[in-house]
Amino acid sequence: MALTRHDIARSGLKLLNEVGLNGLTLRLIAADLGVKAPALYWHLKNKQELLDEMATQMYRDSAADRQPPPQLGEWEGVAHGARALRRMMLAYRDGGKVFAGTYLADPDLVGEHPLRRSVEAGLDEGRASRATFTVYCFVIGYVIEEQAVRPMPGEFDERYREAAGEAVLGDAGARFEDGLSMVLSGARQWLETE
Amino acid sequence: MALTRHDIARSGLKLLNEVGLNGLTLRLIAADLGVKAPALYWHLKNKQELLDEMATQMYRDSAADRQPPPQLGEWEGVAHGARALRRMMLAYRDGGKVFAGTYLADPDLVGEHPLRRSVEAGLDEGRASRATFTVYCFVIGYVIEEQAVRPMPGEFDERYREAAGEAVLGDAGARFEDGLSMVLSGARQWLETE
DNA sequence: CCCAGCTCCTTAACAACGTTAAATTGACCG
DNA sequence: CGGTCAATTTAACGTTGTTAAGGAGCTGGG
Repeated sequence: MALTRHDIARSGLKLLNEVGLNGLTLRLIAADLGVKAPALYWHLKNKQELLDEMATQMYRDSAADRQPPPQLGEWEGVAHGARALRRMMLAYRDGGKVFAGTYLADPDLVGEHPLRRSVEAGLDEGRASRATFTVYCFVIGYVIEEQAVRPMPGEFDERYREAAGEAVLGDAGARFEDGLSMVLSGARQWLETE
Repeated sequence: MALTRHDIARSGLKLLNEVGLNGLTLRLIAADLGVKAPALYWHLKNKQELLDEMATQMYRDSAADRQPPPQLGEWEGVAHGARALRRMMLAYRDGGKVFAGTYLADPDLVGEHPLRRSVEAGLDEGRASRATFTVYCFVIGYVIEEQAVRPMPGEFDERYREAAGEAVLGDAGARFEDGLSMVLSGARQWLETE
């Protein structure tokens, strides 16, 4: 059965957690897929395209988690999306670095817009996207800094996570919530004032 | 005259603008300094230490630019520091990526305790640092995204041209100011409300 | 039935990379 | 003059991303 760039990206993401971004090599991925390294070049132009595909796959996989419960208000939806974005990156070692600044290979994914209802109701679209982009930048920056301190995702033994990891994780999570509420209220007010 | 890690970092920053982060090799830096690559290992433990040194040097060089005019209010000082931080990273190709991983070396980055006066007047220090950290995260995230589209002023990643619209290609400076004012007002209000 | 062509992968190889070990220079000091 | 020590070179190792060339295996046409 033939390989797909989908498979390659998924293998890359799996191995990312085991060896980190620096240890992630094409030969390692190829071996994981039972294939030799040059075979990957039939499906990908180069390693950067692999990383882009991985980022896209990350984002695609988190689509369900990012989807806000429909009863939520729009800004609660933005908050929901921001938390989901952080979870997505934290799920992979160096997930922030992999995701930040990569070209999303799937155009459908770029079109998501949490303030769509307001835009349809007359809110200026450029201003709306600038507000959500600001939230997005904060999340990216926060997670990159967070993972610079704690590179490994929270995939330890469950007992260990509940006990010792709770202090660190809980603290980072609380600090994220603080920052998020600052950015959200700032963005909302900026949108409301002409 | 013997080399210093100072010299090495400065050469690395100079070459960064010419070849980018991917093209920055120890042999290239060594050649620029009139020396062979292993000589660098007398001064640095490995390449990561070089990158840390480069980030530190960047930050050191921008200290004067970051210093706020003394007549400025504290929050205007925070804004001043945020703009200086962005300028600092934009001054180098891939400057955001180089600088982003290195936060922990310098805990107080968005200006030197820009809220110090308020803290001395009784403001909770933890809350103050969380507010400035939020601003810092936004700047980091924004510049990384900005440089992903525009590695150097005047250059574009062509893939973004058709995929993303005006939102990405518009005036990056104006959009930064919009985001910054959102984050600043949000952080300020978050600090003022108990 | 067989050959042509396409897809997908292998084998072999390349230059370049980060890094280490060992030998070498050059300067200062007794 | 000889020795010590900092600073650098020479040589090399294993690994990396990447390319070129070729081969297996299917598919459809004559």
